[in-house]
Amino acid sequence: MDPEKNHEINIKQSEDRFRENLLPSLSVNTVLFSYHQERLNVLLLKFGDTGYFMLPGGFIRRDEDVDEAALRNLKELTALENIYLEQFYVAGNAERSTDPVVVEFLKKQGYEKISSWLSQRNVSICYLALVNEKKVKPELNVQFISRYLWADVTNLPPLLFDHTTIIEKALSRLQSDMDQKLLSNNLLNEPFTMSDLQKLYEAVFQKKFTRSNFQRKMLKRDILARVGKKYEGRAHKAPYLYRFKKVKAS
Amino acid sequence: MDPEKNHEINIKQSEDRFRENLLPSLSVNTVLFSYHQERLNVLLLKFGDTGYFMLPGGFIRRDEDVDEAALRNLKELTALENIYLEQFYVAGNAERSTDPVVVEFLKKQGYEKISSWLSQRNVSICYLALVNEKKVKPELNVQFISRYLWADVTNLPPLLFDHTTIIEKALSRLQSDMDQKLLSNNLLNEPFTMSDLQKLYEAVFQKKFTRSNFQRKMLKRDILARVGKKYEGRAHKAPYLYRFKKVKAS
DNA sequence: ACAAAAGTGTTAGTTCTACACCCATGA
DNA sequence: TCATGGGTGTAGAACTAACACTTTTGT
Repeated sequence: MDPEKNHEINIKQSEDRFRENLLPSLSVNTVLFSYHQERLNVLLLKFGDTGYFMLPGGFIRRDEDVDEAALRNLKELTALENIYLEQFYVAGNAERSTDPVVVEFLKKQGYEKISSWLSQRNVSICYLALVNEKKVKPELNVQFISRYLWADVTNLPPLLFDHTTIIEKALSRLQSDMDQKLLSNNLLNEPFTMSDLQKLYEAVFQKKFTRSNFQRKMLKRDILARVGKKYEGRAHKAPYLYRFKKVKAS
Repeated sequence: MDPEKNHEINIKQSEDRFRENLLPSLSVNTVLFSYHQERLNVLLLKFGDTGYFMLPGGFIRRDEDVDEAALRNLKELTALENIYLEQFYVAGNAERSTDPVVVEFLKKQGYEKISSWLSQRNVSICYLALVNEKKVKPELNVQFISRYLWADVTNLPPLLFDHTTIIEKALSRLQSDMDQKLLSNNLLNEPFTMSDLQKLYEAVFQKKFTRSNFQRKMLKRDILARVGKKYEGRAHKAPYLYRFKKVKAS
């Protein structure tokens, strides 16, 4: 990259920030969970060539709800809409806004101003969302972001700021959510088998469930509809295929 | 009150706000629960002579954690320390910062500037705390606050902004907390009887529990220590007195 | 000895857990 | 007809909820 050009871009972004009337000191971060090849993943963005990653995030406009800002941010980033979003945590530590890796990286490249700007005190309101990895095309037109990664939650790369903590909190919230109110919508391709659903739960809870009891528990919830059987040409009983029943808006 | 003097105070407060380096657009609000005479109460502050009340709240310094700000705020307001505090909600609607009652009141009194200042976009991070009403001496040296009130949660007066919603969310969080992790520390004077504890639960959950089963459930949790019996001079078996067992910091 | 409230017991119903058993399928 | 994975059944444990019984207390 051309440093001068980048600098200009940054100045422009900084100006945009005020022109667009964004709330200062505040941002949203979203932990985007996906489920792929029997693993629970989160979307991360790579920061320059540092080897460190960060969560996607954005700012809040002065005239929009914080929830709206999270939805808009998600849409801008992934083009997805009507996604389940939940506010689960506020990252508000005074020290969280500065990360030596970021400071060092920007200093090396001659971006002192950007560095101090990026290190301003920032409180982040954190959301979690469940998405289908295949339907997501992350937007990478963001300064210093070199690529994206769907990272296995059990094996996260080094993360900037307090993003590791945020992901841990997101996971424990996801677990209690799946246990009680919400479903695995958006994480599984319909139709799916009971075995598929169980593997998803095992990835989320990071433990095994007893097959027969898991099945009974799920069926008793009255959220699954059988829509046929799956003949894979394998030498065993064909499993039922399921969809999630339409849930009335609550 | 002398309007001119109040105006000066406000200007001063406004300046203080910047001098003290407070985060803009952000505040904390605390829902202070107490339990008194078999009722669950919340601390409210009366706004002028409007007949409307509001939750106590404050701002966040640039160099302090959001959690610290909530603790400091609580201490400044009630002189209480080492209180269980939990962040349970972010009030982030764009429209929430303006309340016609507040605007009207200030306009009538000739405080247009204050009105617009108070109506600036504000996102509030909401905490709940459990306190002993008798140990709390609310600080009333705050502009426009005429008095305070411990209001029964089942019978709230009219509240400003979205504070009614915030209290509802706080209550449902308190319920799930008492159900699972935390105890009734700070809400009951030790020692207490099982009947006292049950009445507290009934005030919080707003429903009756079966006496014998409630007792068994509580005893099974292994959180209560018997410390004697209570002889009240009444013609029945003296109930055991309990304290909460010391819990190891987690 | 009585009433009142506290403490404990009992019973039936439900839910959980592990595991056994049968069923459908393609080789 | 066999191995494999899927679906259902079942016995025992654990937990609930309602209510009965016993104990303690001051009158």
